[in-house]
Amino acid sequence: MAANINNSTSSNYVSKKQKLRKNVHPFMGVTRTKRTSKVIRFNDSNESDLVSEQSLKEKNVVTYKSLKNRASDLLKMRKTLPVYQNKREIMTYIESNPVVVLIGETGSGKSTQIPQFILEQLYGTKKHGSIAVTQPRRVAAINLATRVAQEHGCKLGDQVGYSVRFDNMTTARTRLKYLTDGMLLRELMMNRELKEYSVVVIDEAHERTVLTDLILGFLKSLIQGPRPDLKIIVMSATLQAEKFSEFFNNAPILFVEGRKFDVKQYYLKAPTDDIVDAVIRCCVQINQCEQLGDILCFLPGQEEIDKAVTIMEKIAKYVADETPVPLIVPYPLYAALPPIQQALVFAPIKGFKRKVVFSTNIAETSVTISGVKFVVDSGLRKVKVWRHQLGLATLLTVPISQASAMQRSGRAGRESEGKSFRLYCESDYLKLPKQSEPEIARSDVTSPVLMLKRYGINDLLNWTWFENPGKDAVLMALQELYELGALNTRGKITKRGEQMALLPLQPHLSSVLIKASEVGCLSQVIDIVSCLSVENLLLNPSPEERDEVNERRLSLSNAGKRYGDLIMLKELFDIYFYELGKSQDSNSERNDWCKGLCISVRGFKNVIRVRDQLRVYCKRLFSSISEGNEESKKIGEDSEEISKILKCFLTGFIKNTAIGMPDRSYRTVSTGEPISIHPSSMLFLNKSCPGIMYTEYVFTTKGYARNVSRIELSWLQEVVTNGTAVAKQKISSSK
DNA sequence: GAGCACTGC
Repeated sequence: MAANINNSTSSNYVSKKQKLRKNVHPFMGVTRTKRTSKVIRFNDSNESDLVSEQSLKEKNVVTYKSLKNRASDLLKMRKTLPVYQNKREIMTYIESNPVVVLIGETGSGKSTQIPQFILEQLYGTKKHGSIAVTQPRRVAAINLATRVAQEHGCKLGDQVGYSVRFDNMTTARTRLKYLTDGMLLRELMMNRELKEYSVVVIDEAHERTVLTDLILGFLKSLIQGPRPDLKIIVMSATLQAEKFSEFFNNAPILFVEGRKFDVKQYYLKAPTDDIVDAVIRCCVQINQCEQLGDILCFLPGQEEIDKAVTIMEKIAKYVADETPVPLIVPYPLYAALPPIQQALVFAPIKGFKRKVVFSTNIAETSVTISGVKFVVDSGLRKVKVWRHQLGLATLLTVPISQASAMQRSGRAGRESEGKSFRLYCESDYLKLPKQSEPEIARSDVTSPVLMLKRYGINDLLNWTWFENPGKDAVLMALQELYELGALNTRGKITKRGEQMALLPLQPHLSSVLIKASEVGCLSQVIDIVSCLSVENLLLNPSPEERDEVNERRLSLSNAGKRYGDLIMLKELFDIYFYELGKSQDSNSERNDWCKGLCISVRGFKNVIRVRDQLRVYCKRLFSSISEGNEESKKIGEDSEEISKILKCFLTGFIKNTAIGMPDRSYRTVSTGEPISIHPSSMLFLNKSCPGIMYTEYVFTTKGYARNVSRIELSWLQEVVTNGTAVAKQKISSSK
């Protein structure tokens, strides 16, 4: 059953008056579209601080009356939203069905309005319970809650609040809670039936993250079992509705059109084999033939982006000299870029210039750049694909899906009409898969499986998976968990497994922490684990600075030089935390220090937050830990102490070890495959390790070990874990 | 001699 709420065709979303008036001539008397004040949203976790600090200030100033005034002002704008205009019809469906799938395009207002409609209804019928709205990203949850609180006329955290890691803005009065997928899963672990909620809204379900998929599975088992009264709304931006609908017993699908501008599509006549060259040519052509407006180019990875930026910097001047066209100013954008460089992308450009941003997929969902009128799409992206049998991740460049291509094109139509140039043929576009392969189908599911075991699921292969990751994946995860001591031979969760499931870490790292608590080096290990669980802590220096930065990092880590990256992280942490943290002006001192070593300032702040959280959890979980574990400690160069720490890591990563060969290459202990130390490692140039242990094994051009430590071969026998062959047999027979 | 993107009581 499907209901199309608006009559107009879906291809033309824009009403006449919304359409931009045509510019007189592209380069004479240019009428540039006015930039909206600040549309930039970046996934900066500091932003959560800003929001909460701001709201704290507001608490003191803002009166009840001014909140209500503001809300009634906003109501006028709300009423123009497509979702609002179909409020009654949407609510009729929601009231009369246990599950509703709602397809709302960008700008439909679904994420802000639908939850409020439900809230009104809850108030109206005097029903108990509250509403949970999940988001894949933290910033989204915070921003939505902030906005909706204003619209609702309340202080943030009052009736409307949010809950994300490190930041909880809810009170006992909160009835509408925006939260990350991960947070709702945590709540599920604590409160199996989600009794607190009468409605759960899954937003951005089309993104199909592992965590969203898991929530869908849990919700289905809840409504089929102990919570038949729980109302579920699945919201998605793309037309992948059938799968959601079928999963929930053919739930009705509602379509709400969005408010976005027309984007005209262009394709190549013949395919290209040099994508960087094609992107450059396309940008130059746009610059010569189209009106002013910025260009956003999607390329698969950093390598292509850096190449494109270099070429563009060289030719921009000549292109602009030749003809009276704007000067092209190229910018790179990817996650591992230092934040200062990332910020440049968002600053408006002045003068007769055209900003060209070469970006990875980060600009597809996580980041919005204002002023973009043209999109150039390589049709490629990089994905991490987990190989269960090999226990390694491969990084592959693959064609995108049609949904992804549409999403990329849509980036040209955020503020006005735009154009999208796809650097592939239309016939090839039609051959692309409709949707990208969901993440769970290409991921390591050790962590999800542990979560399910903790929840008490025995028959994992027949659980209510929204997307079953497959027998291989589940069996490998079970074996892995058995080897980590999280499951017993019958596949039941152990006490150790319970502890692992409660720590906000991947199971391997949880297992390392538990070991550390047993042998009395918890504090040091927590510091290292905190560093490991923050992405992009050590940024990639530009090629010119590379050697210098590496040299500086090496000179600071005396023990790290010999023992590798884990110990180096601890040494860097110690400098940041103990030495730089003491001074009067510790903040600017720390910032300068990070800058010189090409370390993310934001990253280290997150390390501290993770560390604080882990210390609290550990205190609660390991009540019997020995004294001395509690106090924080700097690491020295005592080899006994370092060995003890590395052996803790070995209990979690015993599989990730390799032995040094006479020709100075390494071969993995488990499969005998050749493996190389990643060039980003401290030990890259060190040719004298008898063995290595690594926390990550990635295959790109060849097999690379990342986060590498030196180990002695004798340690491999010292560290006792559950046997491999027996485990596999027992687990598969007991299922 | 190299680095898709997110996220956790």
